[in-house]
Amino acid sequence: MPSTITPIARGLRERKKQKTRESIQREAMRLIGKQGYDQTTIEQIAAAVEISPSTFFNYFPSKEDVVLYDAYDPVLASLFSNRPVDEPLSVSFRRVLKAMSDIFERDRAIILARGRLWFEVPSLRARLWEEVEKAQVLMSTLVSERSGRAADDFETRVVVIVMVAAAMEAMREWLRRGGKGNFVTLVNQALELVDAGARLDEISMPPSGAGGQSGLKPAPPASPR
Amino acid sequence: MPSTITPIARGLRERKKQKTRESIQREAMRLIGKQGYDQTTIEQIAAAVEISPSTFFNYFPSKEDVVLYDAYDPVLASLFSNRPVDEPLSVSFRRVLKAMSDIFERDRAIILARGRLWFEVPSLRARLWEEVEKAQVLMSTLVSERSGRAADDFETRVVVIVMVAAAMEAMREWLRRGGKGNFVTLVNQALELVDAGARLDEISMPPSGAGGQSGLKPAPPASPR
DNA sequence: TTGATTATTGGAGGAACTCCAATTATCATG
DNA sequence: CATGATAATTGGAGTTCCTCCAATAATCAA
Repeated sequence: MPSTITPIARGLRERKKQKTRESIQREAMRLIGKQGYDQTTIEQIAAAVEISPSTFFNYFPSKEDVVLYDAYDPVLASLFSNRPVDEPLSVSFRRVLKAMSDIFERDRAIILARGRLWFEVPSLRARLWEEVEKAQVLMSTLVSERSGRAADDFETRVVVIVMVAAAMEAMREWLRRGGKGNFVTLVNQALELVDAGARLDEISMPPSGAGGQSGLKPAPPASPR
Repeated sequence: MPSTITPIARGLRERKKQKTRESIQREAMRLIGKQGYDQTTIEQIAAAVEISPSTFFNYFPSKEDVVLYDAYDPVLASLFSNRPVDEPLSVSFRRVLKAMSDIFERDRAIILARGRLWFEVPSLRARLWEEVEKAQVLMSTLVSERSGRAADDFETRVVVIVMVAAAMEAMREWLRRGGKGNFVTLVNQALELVDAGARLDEISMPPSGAGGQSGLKPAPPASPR
């Protein structure tokens, strides 16, 4: 993990903590990459970092968090929250996407490795959806700030979860393709589908279907993998 | 759990197993309802059913499964799969919804109790999303059977996950309202939003915006559901 | 330097599992 | 109904994640 975005560490204490945290994550990922998630115990990780297992839990509340923890999260969140309230959300969204694009470019290898784990290890995939829900809450709040609707408005929640789920599926696709394509492109593709209105019949009818060309993109008869 | 849909049990052995399984679930739910999920140990459940903890794991692979296990699942799945391939999926879908409606009506109290747990206990909520993914796979398969697209086609997966996520949010809303409203109505409401195209800007702009008075849907010109 | 925070550590223990071998119950046959 | 095959139940030993706590050690602010 080559020096992620580190908040300026004040004092020796803070700096040491930061270092330890990074060491734990690095060693954990190394061991997990070599042995697999389930086969790697906290004892092993602690041994590799030369700390006690107790200390491990001072830094990460659970084994899952070591893989899940993201230095980007707070950055993205603040990036989001700091946009003016009168800016259309789709614009704010595009900016965040752009930022993510850069990050994905820069740390591609790391993100790939972690992402694979996220989707392959059941307990991690489960935790992933918790993150999805956090994103839902965050975005719903943003929406409610601009729309005047209640923060827990049903329609708002539906629209937001739908978009986040689409983005997550894009992430999954990106990983499937070995991180080779452009992540943002995939997200946009997914979001366009959502924007156009996801309809079961349209996507399940063979292209020969009676309807006009209205539906999905009439174009790709076979997905251009 | 008043006699869910039981496959005809042949032989004493099968009948006994069925009974034990139901007892475990019933006692588990009773204890959990009284003490909470985390506070209820497998030892306690086993004691209440008068079996050994080992036997518990013969019936349910984990504590979560006791709460999660659903006798409805296979019914719905087969209901889905047995529809003719040339029937529009939206029609098949409506039938399944209708079936669920009846079930929700009949077993309202039980479903409410379980549903609350699902969304309140973190580990269960995580498992819920696993079920969502199963639903996604099932539906994607159905779609691919009719569309000729690959079963793991990206666009298919996006459209499907989006719909399932919307339905899940409807479930959540139903629970929030104490199971008082009509579940199917909520699902339809969510799916209409998706059908019309979920757009961030539309839902986040105050009603004063240029559009009609509803802010949200200016009436979908598309898709004859 | 010193007193106050804060971090590290080991130990005890709980709970969810897994694995296995011994026992017990059911079943299908002759 | 006796009997051997099959399947279910059980207890015990063990692993791992994780919690709680009290003792110790490091850092900080003065």
